[in-house]
Amino acid sequence: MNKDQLKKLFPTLEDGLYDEIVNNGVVRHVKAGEALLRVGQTIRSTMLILDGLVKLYREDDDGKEFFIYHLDAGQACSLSMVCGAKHETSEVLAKALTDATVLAIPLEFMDQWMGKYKSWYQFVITSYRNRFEELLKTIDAIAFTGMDERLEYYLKKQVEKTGQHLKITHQEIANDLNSSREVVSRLLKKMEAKAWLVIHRSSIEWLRK
Amino acid sequence: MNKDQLKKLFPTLEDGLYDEIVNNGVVRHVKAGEALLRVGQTIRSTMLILDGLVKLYREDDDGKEFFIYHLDAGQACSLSMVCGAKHETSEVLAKALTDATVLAIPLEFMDQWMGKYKSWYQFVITSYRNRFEELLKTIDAIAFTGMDERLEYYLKKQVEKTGQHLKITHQEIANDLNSSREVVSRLLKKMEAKAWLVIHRSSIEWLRK
DNA sequence: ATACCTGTGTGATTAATATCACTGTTTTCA
DNA sequence: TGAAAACAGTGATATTAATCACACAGGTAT
Repeated sequence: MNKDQLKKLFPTLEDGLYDEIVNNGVVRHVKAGEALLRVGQTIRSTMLILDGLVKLYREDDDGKEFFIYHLDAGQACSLSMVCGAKHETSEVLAKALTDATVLAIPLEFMDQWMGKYKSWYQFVITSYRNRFEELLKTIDAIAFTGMDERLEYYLKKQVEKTGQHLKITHQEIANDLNSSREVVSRLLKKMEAKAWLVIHRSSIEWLRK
Repeated sequence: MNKDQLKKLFPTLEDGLYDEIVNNGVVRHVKAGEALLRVGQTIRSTMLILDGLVKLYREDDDGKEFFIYHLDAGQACSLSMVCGAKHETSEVLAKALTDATVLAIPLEFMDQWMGKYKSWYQFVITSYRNRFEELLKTIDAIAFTGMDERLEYYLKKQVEKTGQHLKITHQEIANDLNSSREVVSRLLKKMEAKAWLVIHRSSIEWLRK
């Protein structure tokens, strides 16, 4: 992890801050499918995503996982940035979708940097705000629309992050949406009929804008 | 608005900050039912709730209002605190449930205070985090549970904020939950049968813990 | 008191989604 | 290569919630 890479990924930060990050961050590699952070786990450090794609989930009591949003390289896990000094635990499950590299920065630096680097708190604040807005959009989707629109919204988000060729099964989609495979299959079929996409085995090709 | 009142409502802030707030905040009175902030409205100031109870809603395209959470006296509208310098607009509708008093602080102070007062950014951060967690709980309710549990969760939140005797109609509840009056009526009836509550005209008496 | 408005109760119907039961097809791997 | 596992399609049924169509009760205004 060097300063230049960091600068490219997080262009809004200040010079001295890059040095501090490099000096105090610990690089961690996570394999695709592995969890970076589990529900209930104590948060000891803030995580910056250096590489890869991370999916965030909300879990219910039976362990069902409901997808809430993605984190890209250049983003941070908002929740991990605002944990006060106390031992806060995670409310969400973060899973690497692809192999990923994250930089873990011990929480004690958060307070320091907040006061010291204007660019840091701006980063934290905008980061938080963006996640907040994604949550609101997620709420819109489940509160106001049916499975058909939710599926469409979901697919668009995936396409945005991973490209038009989605390597995903109907079952996985159903899990993310807390629906069932059959329902997803049928809805996909309808979308295929409308030429929005093409269904392949274990993958979907998105055609629409 | 004087320093002592402020101290009581926002006990975690610093001395110099109270003075700044008193000097720069503008008190605004809002009647019950009025909107403090509409969707799309440009945010020019951060709002601290001094008195009363505020309900936050998400709106869909047809103007349907979905309740997301309450703001009490002593809390702040998180979204209004993190608007950068740009002209950000509101993503939510904030409505006074009771007559309310809010303190509006022009946005330009946010940046200053963030750097200057540690207690301020801690206030902002914890405030944000708390709202975030409420959103997550709201998502749980709609993603994982049916109307019956959602209604129960909703009523409990109202009771927490306004006491056991809820002055609310079935229609209003249905609007908040984006459901319909008939459904709410029927579910309430079932809860009454289980002795969780008593239904009166235009009000509900909550009996359970 | 009469009419009217608001709030509530209830059956019937419809729509959306979940679940069940089973088939077939592709991929994996022993 | 053959069997098992993973993935997908589909009809039937069940469940949940929304909608429709009323009836009725309790306040309010004239």
